[in-house]
Amino acid sequence: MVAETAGQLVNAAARLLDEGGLKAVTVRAVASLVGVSHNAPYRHFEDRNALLAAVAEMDLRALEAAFQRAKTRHASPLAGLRAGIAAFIAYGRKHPARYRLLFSDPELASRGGTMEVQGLRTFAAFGVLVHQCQADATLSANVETKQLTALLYATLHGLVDLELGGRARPAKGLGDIETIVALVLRLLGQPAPTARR
Amino acid sequence: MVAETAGQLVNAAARLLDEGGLKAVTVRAVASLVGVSHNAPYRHFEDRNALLAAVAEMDLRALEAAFQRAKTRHASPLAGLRAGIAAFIAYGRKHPARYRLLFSDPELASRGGTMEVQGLRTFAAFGVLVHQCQADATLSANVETKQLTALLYATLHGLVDLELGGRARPAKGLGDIETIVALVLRLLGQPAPTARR
DNA sequence: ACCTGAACACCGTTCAAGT
DNA sequence: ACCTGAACACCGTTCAAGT
Repeated sequence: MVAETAGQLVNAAARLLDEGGLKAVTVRAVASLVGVSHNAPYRHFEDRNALLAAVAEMDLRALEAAFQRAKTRHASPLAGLRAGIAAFIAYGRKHPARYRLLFSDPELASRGGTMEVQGLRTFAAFGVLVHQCQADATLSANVETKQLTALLYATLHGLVDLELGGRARPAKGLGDIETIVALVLRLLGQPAPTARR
Repeated sequence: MVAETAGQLVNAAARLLDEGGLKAVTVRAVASLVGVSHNAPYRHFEDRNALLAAVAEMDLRALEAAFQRAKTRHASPLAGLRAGIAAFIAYGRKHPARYRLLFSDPELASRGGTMEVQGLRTFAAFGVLVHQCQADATLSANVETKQLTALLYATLHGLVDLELGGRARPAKGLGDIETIVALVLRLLGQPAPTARR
């Protein structure tokens, strides 16, 4: 039970993000939702961005946990990877403003600290899913795991971000991002050819 | 020579985006840069977002032109595609705040209209580069052009967006996005295998 | 047709006190 | 240690006039 003010403020900010997007998260609205004065949050967070970073860190942790569940609760490595990817997409669709906070907000990345560390952990948990598929030969084994993970992560993020931004129009072949995800998994599911010129 | 106020306002907004990011683009700062009163912009644009959309549309047009140049000025289709990709990455790095406006800003997509039309044109110009590579057999020909274009576009956007957001840490294999771009081109440069289970 | 000055409601942040 | 009320500078937007 998170009863302390700090925790309540984070929850209130997350709720406002879901309901009205980033611009709805004013320090004053957060404070009023918790029932404290408009400047009480400054006793717990340095400024508005620090409060947002706390939400992002919480969500990154939840995403890491989802990847870990995907790893253990599925029959095959490929099924696990697909479950992790599905969880990632579902999170973005359910919490668009919060998703953007994690992966795109430029104000939040520079402050480094614990959020950056958690970002690396979450990425690593996704990498485990990729590595298992390589060991299983369902994904090309002669590409470095880290690079293959980076490629999949970036593609996934690009697809989700374009959809959330309203840029994934059907006319672009982006009407259904699951189709493109399936395509990339199919194309990566084979030995890499040697470099061509 | 764009001397009318509307054009000057767009240029001033673009400059402020480059120099101080989205939050530096206040209607008042734009107006003062052009030398008009703080509310004069409302005679030319419905609101702040309409002004930003005008910047985005200008940049989408420039990107379309870059793709078209890449198509004609290079020896091989693959060289053309690579040039288009390089122009895309360079634009994102040079104008990060403006890049985000085109591809991520959720407030701008919903207003539809001319910006959306230009977005489709720009995407189509990129698709031509992909199609030429398929015809040339440097990219897998047995995948629909539209889907292959969507995959490459999304991957490219994901890589650039993560870098601009400061999320492309070397520890994630994302320290050098050109490496991942080269990897995906290599992996796509072969016939697609049939679906696996 | 285009511009200006005044005004409104709102915001992030700070400060001096209060318990 | 935590909270409050008042205050400051700033912002997007609107309105009644001016030329």
